Amino acid sequence: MDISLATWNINSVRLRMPLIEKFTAEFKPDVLCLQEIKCRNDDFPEKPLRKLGYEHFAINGQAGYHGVAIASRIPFHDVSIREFCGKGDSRHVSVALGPEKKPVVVHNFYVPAGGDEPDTAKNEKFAHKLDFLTEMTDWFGDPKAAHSDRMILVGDLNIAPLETDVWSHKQLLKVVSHTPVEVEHLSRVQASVSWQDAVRTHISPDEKLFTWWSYRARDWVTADRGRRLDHVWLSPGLGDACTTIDVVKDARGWQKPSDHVPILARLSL
DNA sequence: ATGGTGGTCCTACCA
Repeated sequence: MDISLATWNINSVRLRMPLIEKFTAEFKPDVLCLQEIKCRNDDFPEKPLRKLGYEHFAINGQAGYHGVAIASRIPFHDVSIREFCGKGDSRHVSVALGPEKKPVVVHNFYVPAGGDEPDTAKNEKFAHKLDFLTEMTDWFGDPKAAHSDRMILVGDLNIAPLETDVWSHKQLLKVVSHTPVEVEHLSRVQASVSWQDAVRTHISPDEKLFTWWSYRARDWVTADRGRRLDHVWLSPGLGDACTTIDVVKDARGWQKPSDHVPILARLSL
């Protein structure tokens, strides 16, 4: 089974339907994983998505903030939502794709951004971010959770782990998203099931690579002060199933853009 | 240099 899967922090799904139309027309992903949909389940734009061929939905919405969803051309089963840190935030949804006998579980995450100050004593949002990552590590590492050995983890993890994942390693060492303590927490999540970073398998870690550019820059193209906050990871059971990765940088320049761009992964399962 | 912009839903809060 060959499938293509995209992950995109859309920053309000209702406002960005024209962008989703443009992106899906050009890249035709079978599975679309969205973060920051910023709407309730009932307000999710199922109708226009159905017209684009996405007829299967797994939505974990929330009014105003956060919210994740999976829209798919391929039927799925076992929709599951996990709540993290007992906060009632909508930051995870998963589905099982393909044959019931040998499914592939897709986990779609929106990790907390963590506020401005990288100090857990002064900033409870930063503490929440680290706690969230620890809970991810514990959950994926828990044998009782009985996770599949064929899993894809995608989403806005709000951490740029490598030096080449930010425009300036030195200048961002104390900036939330690239601090050593966050990178350490993320690497523990990664180690919990030996997740493989599919994006960096296909695009050399020597190369600067970003998926997010702030709205606050005067000229995002020229300044190019981006960060790689969005990720596609594969569990070892999927081996080298990922055949191509595209980071659609162009999307940052489209009309009324999200501050994140989509990543498209093609997989041979 | 402590702003800068953009989302939700109307007033602050979040990114």
